[in-house]
Parts: sequence; structure tokens; C-alpha cells
Amino acid sequence: MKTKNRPPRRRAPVQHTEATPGEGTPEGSLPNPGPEPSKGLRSRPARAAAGARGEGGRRRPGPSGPGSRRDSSIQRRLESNERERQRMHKLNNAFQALREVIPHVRADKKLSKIETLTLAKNYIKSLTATILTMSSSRLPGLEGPGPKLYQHYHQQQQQQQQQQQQQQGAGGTLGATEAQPQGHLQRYSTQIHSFREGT
DNA sequence: TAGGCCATCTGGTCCT
DNA sequence: AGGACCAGATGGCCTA
Repeated sequence: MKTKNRPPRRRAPVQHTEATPGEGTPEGSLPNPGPEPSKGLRSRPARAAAGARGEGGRRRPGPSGPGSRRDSSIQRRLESNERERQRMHKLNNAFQALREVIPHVRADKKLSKIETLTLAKNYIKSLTATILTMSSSRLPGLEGPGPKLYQHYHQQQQQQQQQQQQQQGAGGTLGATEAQPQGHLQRYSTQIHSFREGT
């Protein structure tokens, strides 16, 4: 089940986190309708409301006493939230940039994050295999970068296999197949199609 | 309706 | 000390 092609959702920044489990804000009294009017898309007032209520995250430990210390604490938390939001936006921008670089079959279908990373990994591997093949065929014999590239590549593959086997225990059969450059290309190719089919 | 994906909040930890 | 980073929690949206 895939959920591609969704318009990007944006939750309105939360103005405060005053609501605590003990003294919850009533459902209708929230100041956050969200910055963007629903231009054809469904607005998310409930989402913003949930955020303003402190939902969608760990609950605050409880009501603390009034005073400037609590205010400054809240202020710091809000600033931290804003920074975290910006950080995640930058991360998502990087994901989007990566999506635009990776060739995949259906350009109208937005790749999920996990698909983007997996596809990128195998795309890089397939390109690496291509480069190795070209360099070794163009420079047969002992001279030239081809053999060294191969050696370097296979050393890396063996190290990665060892690490995977250490992490996964005895289940290292997949790593053995990934050590073949042709396997990367095939894997990437089949993955493109599996993503297209939504499997 | 269930499951996938996502945005956001939050507290802890690491780093400068 | 303050910011960056991380992972858990929560709930909304969407599709099958």
C-alpha cells in the first residue's frame, strides 16, 4: 500500500505549549488556524490544534508553578521547537534534492524517504559498477587505474560484508550477492520497477 | 478500517 | 551554556 502523490503537508507552527495533561485546553479554544488557507487542499486545523495542545509528542511532566522561570523555560522550548522544525525542513529539502537526482520510472510518483535512500544507495552502487567496468575494459593489462579501482572496490565490499555479518549474525547471504557489480545494476533495475508497481 | 507515511513536539545526549 | 542531533510518542492524512 503506497501513499504517493500527496501534496506536501505542513503543520502550523505551535505558538505555545502551555496545555498540560492536568489542565488541558478545551478543544475549541486554540489560536492556531494555520498559516495557509486551504487552497483546494484540506486545511489542518485539527492538526495544529493537537500541536498546540501538546499532542504529537511526549507529554510535559506536569504543571509547574507560575513565575518567570517557567516562562523562560517555555520560551526556550519554543525556540528549540522552531530550530528542530527548521532542521527537519532542511532535511526534507535534501531528500527532495536527492529525489530529483535519482532517475526513477514514474516521475509523477513521489518517492518516500525510505525508497529514496534505498534507491540512491543502489543507484550509486550501479554507477560504481559501471565505472569499474568501463575503466577496466578501457585499460586492459596491469597499467592504469582499472585494476586498482577493482581492488579498492572489492576490499570495501568485503569490509562491508564482514560488518553486516557481525551485525546480523549468520545471515550474510545477501551481502555475498551484493559484492557482484552486475548485481547492483540488476538490483537497482528491479527496484525501480518494484517501486513503480508499488510493491 | 488498517496500515503507511509524515510533521511535530519533546527530552536526552553529544558537540562546540 | 546553548545548539545540533537523535529517537520515541502522538495524531493527522491518505490509500487500498
